[in-house]
Amino acid sequence: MAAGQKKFPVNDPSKNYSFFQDVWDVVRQIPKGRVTTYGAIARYLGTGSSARMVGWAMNNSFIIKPAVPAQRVVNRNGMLTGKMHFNPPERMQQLLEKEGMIIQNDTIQNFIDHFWDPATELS
DNA sequence: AGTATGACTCATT
DNA sequence: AAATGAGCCATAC
Repeated sequence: MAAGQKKFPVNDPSKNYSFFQDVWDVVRQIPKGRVTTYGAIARYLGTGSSARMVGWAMNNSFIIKPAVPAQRVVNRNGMLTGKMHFNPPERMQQLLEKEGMIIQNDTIQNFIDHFWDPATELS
C-alpha cells in the first residue's frame, strides 16, 4: 500500500470505534463501474463484524456527507437487495446502469467481472 | 434489560 | 437444487 494511504482501521473492542464510519470509508473507495458485497466489506473490516451490520450502515448512509455510493454494494449474488431503500427504489438500478452495469431481474449481469474486493484491492 | 429485527452469508438437510 | 437453521451484532422498542 502506498505511503500515506493507511489501511482502514479494524474494529477495536477496546475503544468505541465507529463501525459505520469504517464501512462508509470503504464504500467511498469503490471505483465507478465496480461493485462489492456486504460480506466482502464485513470480512475486510474483520470477521468479527457481520454482513448484516454493513447493510445497517448503508441504511444510515443516506444521512451523511459526503454521499456514500450505496448502489455499489449488493449481496453476494449481485442482486440489488437494497433497492427498496432507495428513493425512489428504481434509483439504485438507474445509477448502476449509468455506471455501465447491465441489470436484469434486480441482478447485475457479469457480476463477477465488476466485483471489487476491498481485501485484495485495498490490501 | 430483554427481545426483536435486519440492504447477509454459510453450512446443513 | 431448494429450503432451513444458525451465526452475526448494532439499533429499536
